[in-house]
Amino acid sequence: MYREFKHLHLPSIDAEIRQFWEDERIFEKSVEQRPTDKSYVFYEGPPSANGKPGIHHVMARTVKDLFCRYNTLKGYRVERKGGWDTHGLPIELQVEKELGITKEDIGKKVTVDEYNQACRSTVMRYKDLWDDITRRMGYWVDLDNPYITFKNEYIESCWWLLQQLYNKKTPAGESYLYKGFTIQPYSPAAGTGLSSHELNMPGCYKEVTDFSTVAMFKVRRNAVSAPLFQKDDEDLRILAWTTTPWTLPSNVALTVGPQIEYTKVKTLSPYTGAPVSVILAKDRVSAYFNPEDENQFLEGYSVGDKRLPYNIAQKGIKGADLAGVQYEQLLPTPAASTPELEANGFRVITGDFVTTEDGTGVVHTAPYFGADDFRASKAAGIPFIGIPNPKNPDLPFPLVDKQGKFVEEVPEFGGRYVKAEYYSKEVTSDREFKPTDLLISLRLKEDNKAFKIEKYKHNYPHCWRTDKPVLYYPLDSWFIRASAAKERMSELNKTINWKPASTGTGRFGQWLDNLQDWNLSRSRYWGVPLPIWRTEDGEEEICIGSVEEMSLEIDKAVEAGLMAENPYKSLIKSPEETFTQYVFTGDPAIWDTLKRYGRDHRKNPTEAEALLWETLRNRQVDGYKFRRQHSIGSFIADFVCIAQKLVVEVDGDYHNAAEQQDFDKARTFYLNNLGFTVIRFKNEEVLKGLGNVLGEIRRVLTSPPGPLSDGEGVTSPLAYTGKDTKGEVTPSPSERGPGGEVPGGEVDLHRPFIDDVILLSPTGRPMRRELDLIDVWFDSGSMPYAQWHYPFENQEVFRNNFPANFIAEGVDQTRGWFYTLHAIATMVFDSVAFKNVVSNGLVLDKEGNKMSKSKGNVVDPFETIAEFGADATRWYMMANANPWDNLKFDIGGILEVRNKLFGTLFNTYNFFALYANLDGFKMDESKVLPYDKRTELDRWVISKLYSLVAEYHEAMNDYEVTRACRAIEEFVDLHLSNWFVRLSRRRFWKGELNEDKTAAYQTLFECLMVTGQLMASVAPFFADWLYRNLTEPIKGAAKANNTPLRHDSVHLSDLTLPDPSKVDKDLEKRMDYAQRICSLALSIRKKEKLRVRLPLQKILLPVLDEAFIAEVDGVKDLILSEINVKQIEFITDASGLLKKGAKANFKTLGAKLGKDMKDAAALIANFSNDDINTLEQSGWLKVLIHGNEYTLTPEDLIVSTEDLPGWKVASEGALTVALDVTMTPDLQAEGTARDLVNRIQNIRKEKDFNVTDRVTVTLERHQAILAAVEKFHDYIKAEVLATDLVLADTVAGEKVELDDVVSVGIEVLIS
RNA sequence: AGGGCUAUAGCUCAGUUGGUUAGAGCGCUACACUGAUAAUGUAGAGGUCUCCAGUUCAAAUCUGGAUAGCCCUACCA
Repeated sequence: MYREFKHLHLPSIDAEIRQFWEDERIFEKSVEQRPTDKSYVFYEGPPSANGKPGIHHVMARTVKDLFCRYNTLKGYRVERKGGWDTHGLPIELQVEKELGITKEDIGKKVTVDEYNQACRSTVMRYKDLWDDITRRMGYWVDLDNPYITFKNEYIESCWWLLQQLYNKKTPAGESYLYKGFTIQPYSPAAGTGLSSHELNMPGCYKEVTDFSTVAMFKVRRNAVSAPLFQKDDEDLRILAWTTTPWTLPSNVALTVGPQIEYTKVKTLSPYTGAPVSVILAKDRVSAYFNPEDENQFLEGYSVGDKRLPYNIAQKGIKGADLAGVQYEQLLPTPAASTPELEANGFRVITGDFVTTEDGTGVVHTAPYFGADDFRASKAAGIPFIGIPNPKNPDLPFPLVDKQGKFVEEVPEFGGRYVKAEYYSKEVTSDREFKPTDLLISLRLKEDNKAFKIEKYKHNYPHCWRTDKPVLYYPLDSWFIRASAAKERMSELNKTINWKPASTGTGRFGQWLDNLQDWNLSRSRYWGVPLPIWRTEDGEEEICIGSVEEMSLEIDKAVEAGLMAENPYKSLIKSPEETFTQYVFTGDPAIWDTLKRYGRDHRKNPTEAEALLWETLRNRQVDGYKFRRQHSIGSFIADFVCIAQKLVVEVDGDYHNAAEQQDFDKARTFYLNNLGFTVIRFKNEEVLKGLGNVLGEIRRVLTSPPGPLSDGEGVTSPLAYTGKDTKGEVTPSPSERGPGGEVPGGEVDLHRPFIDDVILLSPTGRPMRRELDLIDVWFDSGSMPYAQWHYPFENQEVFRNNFPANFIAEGVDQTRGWFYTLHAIATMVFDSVAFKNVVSNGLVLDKEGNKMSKSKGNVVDPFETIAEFGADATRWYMMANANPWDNLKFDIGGILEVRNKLFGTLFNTYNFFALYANLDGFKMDESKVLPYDKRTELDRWVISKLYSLVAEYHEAMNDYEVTRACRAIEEFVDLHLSNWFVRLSRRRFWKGELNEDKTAAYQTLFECLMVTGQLMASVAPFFADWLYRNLTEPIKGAAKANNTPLRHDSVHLSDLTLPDPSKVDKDLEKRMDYAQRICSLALSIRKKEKLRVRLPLQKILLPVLDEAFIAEVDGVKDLILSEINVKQIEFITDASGLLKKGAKANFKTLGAKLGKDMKDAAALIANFSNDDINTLEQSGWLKVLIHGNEYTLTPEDLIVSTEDLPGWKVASEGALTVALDVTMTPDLQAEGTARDLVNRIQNIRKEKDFNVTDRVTVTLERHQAILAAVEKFHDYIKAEVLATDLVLADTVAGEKVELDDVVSVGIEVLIS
């Protein structure tokens, strides 16, 4: 029997199938059964488990999941190693929030160690939620053996990569990993640099009011500047605006836009009244001068006047002309003065970033305090200004120290904080207090160097921790010389298939073209430490590439007395140890907790446990060693014998609870996967029958070992296998000696432990680690290698899994993960990291707004999936818009998908099941009717199905899932349900199971089967449910005969491939005629108010071409029954009935006629029947347009039948249908008979009779139905399954409306 | 500031190498059909294809520009 269902409830299907998958390990099997040498490589971009999963994750993971599933079905082995991104700022923030500390407290209120531990336990905060959503949404990924970026192995791989970069040299001999210097946001109050991420946190940019100053830079007269002077002693100044006057002492250049036009203006100094000429951008003159004051007498001005008289002295000075002009230093700091600076500094340079939007069009340039300034100065060869640095003369110390104070050497302002906010409240609340910016401005004013001082409101970034303004400040950083690999990256990028392509060429490609070096440094605690040690003077350094290398170096350091001992010795593990650690300890994040629980429990054993332990301890049972409360993976087992892989559990009463039993089941499953045998005893069994219990344990101990020690390796294909998993298993880490408390113990590669390592330089000096961590993006970009601990292990595995065939992530990762993957792969392996990439868009709310907690428009994925099922949600997300377009998430859309696609398919299946069960039909793979034995309709739908298969594969191979989904939708709705099933209904419920009926079943079965397969990637639950329902009744036979339907799950099956032999395009065309003819005929009926039940005599079809008659004849019966007409008559031109019309075929004529096209179209539209016939018969026709003669051929016209005079006509394109609406008594009677059948059927339905119930029908003897009953007595009986049909004068049943006027009594009883 | 994506019916989206009447589904209205019923059919209403300019016999489609929304990167004297 096929299963039948009342209603479609997708969440129930989810639950049922999910359970099935878990019980039967379908995911694992789907991977394992595919050959290892035919792999399709997927990389999981790891989520961070410290945030909760959102609906957009469902979207992103659906994309990932479905292409993996698709390729699995195609026969590839698609291993999907999960991963967790565990480092980074969000985690630090979370931890600080929870510990109630700020960064300054690290190392004070809490130790770095404690902090580090807190990070460890926080990263997996929501792992359960993530695991849950993963299961619920049907995302298949291996979560048992994920890569975790904080693991020592992972870090070690990162180090190796860094060392590769360090050792790699550009042709110029420069290392790819180098220490450099950039201007970065820096918080003096917090004493740390900030990332752009931190600056973009909400509330960081604040509206503040600062003192802005337009300073006057006095031009030195020399060869370059001479053309600007009118008089030798002219006081000529360049105006430059700044909102940070504190940077003025550090000014070394003025930047102008090379194309910007500047103007020299003669005016008076507003603060002294002295005559002065100033240069500023022409477009900015109006900002400082009022046109009404132009050419006023300069003498009429007195200091303090609002209006400043001026006149334009010189126009059209190009910025480029100003380049090289030298000026006097504005605020000299004698201690910072150098000959070099005097020679090359204090001049005008050009920069493209200069605008005339505000200020004067001249940018005051202080290279240490602005990124643009820094770049422009460097490019122009301007020396930096600062207190001389004996070690590096090119990089003097800035005039502002790291606390944000002017250094003492700065005259007048030395020791002052540059920003008022850095002073304490007590200081600033003093009425005499003046901010440094103001003091500097006042100094300029006094010295006749200020043109304008005013308050200025603008957005300025603030430190999110201290809430105080940020400075842009020069900081040391480690960089990856990505710019050196720019060309190669671009080249390789061109080989990547981007979806959408524009992201690859545009967003990503152009970004590569302008690539800057990658700033790796982060001054933080929780991340991968930079493995570089340096002597204090930086002259000697070492970049460590492995733990082993470090350990050897440490040994040297220990010998030299720099370190007391080598704490990392224990980290160098044999492969067996590595294996043990991974397989037995599972997730380090919960390791500590487990250990503690275990210890606690050991102290408080239950009575039964204590009893059993007395007999198991000290190798009493055949010499086997048992451990108590031992952690395995994420569980604690009561008793474990590791040598024999035996777990013994002693269960209390609470294990009887259903919930607990489920949990126990899962746990057993997990342990089995790790190769353990699990046996359980109840407390009473131990207490009352210890002998039996021991006997059982003994039996299992001595029976053949589990699959793991069988030499097969770990049963999960994705498990971490190390180099050599055979042989004896070494003790788990909890049993290891002191110093080996890894993972999660005191020794790991994170700070602060790593900072204690001091290495010995070649010349015998101590080297300390560069304190920076690396950018977390390096972590994730390293995942192709680090997930396998390459190159230290798994070299073979890595080779088979690099590069990826496919990755997918949000488009916001373009310059994140996509870039770092690409950059590292290019620089270290000269390869792409991925061949195909889908970058999915955002999930917005219904209105197109970004989802955010504050707006309250966040969609909870758990709720959505619980309500509508995972499949409808997934399908909606894939079918509604391309994944790379933003999705406006609307529940209504899911509803639509559910009803339209899943509802329809569900109904279709249910329909199949209902009748197949009634008929006792079972699909028999050995007795499939050949297609040529089936009806036209069957062959048609099969043809459509295989056209769909072809289209589907084409779309999916091109990663166009939306196209694939829509094609399926169309097939299911339009072709399968609304044509095939509708027209086949009678075949299913009439008569015995004959060949035609079998053909109908088999055809429908095949359609459902294949459609389910095609859907399986996007809608994995429903598809499996469908497949299992369809195959369940014959599963046994299929397995026995090894036929295609033998698989337990659709996800284990082989995807149906395109088969051109099953596609019959001619047939599809014929059926297309049938559908269109029916549609036209029905539209006439509608217009003429002729209900479909009323039969009509005939339709007329004008013949379109020679093949037309034969084509339509093939589908004639379908048409006739669908539109309830008795016959089809074809008419040709010869009949003389047709009135034709013609339209120009623009495509062919356009090229020929050009400008005359329009007139020709008009001419052709007016062609008579004769014109058209002439053309059609002779094959050509000459026309004259504007004196040009053209020869028309039949292809140039689109001919259609316009009318059949005297008939009711409808037409669409070239196809025309005419309907004979003449009514005869016979037709009338037949119509009435059909009405009666309908009414009786309705009554059957109302009364809830079974489909097969036989009935007796009594009809009221009414004039209107007599003819019908007489003529169609048997027909009515047969249709309604009546044993008797009688007429009576009075009928007990209700009056039933037959039409507007007539009602008759009808009674239907089960006979 | 730079780069990218998007813009077509009330909504969600199609729209091939430019070709005449710009489509589908949902929603709305009316009618019909129904032993698949959380369905279905037919018909109707609903469009300045964001705007401007250009190329062309012909532009939703190609080119240039503008506008709006969003994303990424950078962040300014």
